[in-house]
Amino acid sequence: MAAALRPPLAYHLAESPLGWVLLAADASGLRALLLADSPEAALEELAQRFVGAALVAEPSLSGDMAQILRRLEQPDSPLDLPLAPAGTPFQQRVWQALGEIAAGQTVSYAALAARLGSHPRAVARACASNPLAVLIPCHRVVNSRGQLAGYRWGLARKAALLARERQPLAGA
DNA sequence: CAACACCAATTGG
DNA sequence: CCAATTGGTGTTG
Repeated sequence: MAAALRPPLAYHLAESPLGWVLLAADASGLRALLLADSPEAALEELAQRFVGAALVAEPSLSGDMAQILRRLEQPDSPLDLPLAPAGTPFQQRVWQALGEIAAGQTVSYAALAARLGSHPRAVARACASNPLAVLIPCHRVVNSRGQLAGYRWGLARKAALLARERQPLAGA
């Protein structure tokens, strides 16, 4: 038989100041949020992440997409979406820890590793596997010297996200 | 199941 | 500045 068929994945594309955004979801919730330079690139990455899954364009996701686009502008804006990132237990732990970093703050791989009783290299690896760009704030993780290290979706985007989050909300 | 290569780091020489 | 080390994961045998 053909490769294992999987439950279909609904996706939706939109353009943002950071490039193209691809949102993918199934019955469990949001499975992926990817950034790319073009719709084609985004879809390609999605297909690579979910090998064998049927990808279905789903315009009705535009409502959810709107929330996400708004969050790109205002990191503090609320998000009412079920997140369902797929990953190993270790990855889930890392991602959850990431979620506890406040907007505008950064954390080093070393500190995160210490908090999780792991190793920086492993943490970085888990961050790199993050399927939910921005929503799981892996862009808030930097190296020990407080400098940007790497970013799966491009250092430029990481820098842009951090700059946006550091915007003072009311003067300051 | 075992071995190997890959990587978004860190520390020491 | 370069080299060695370290942890988890995906891929291959």
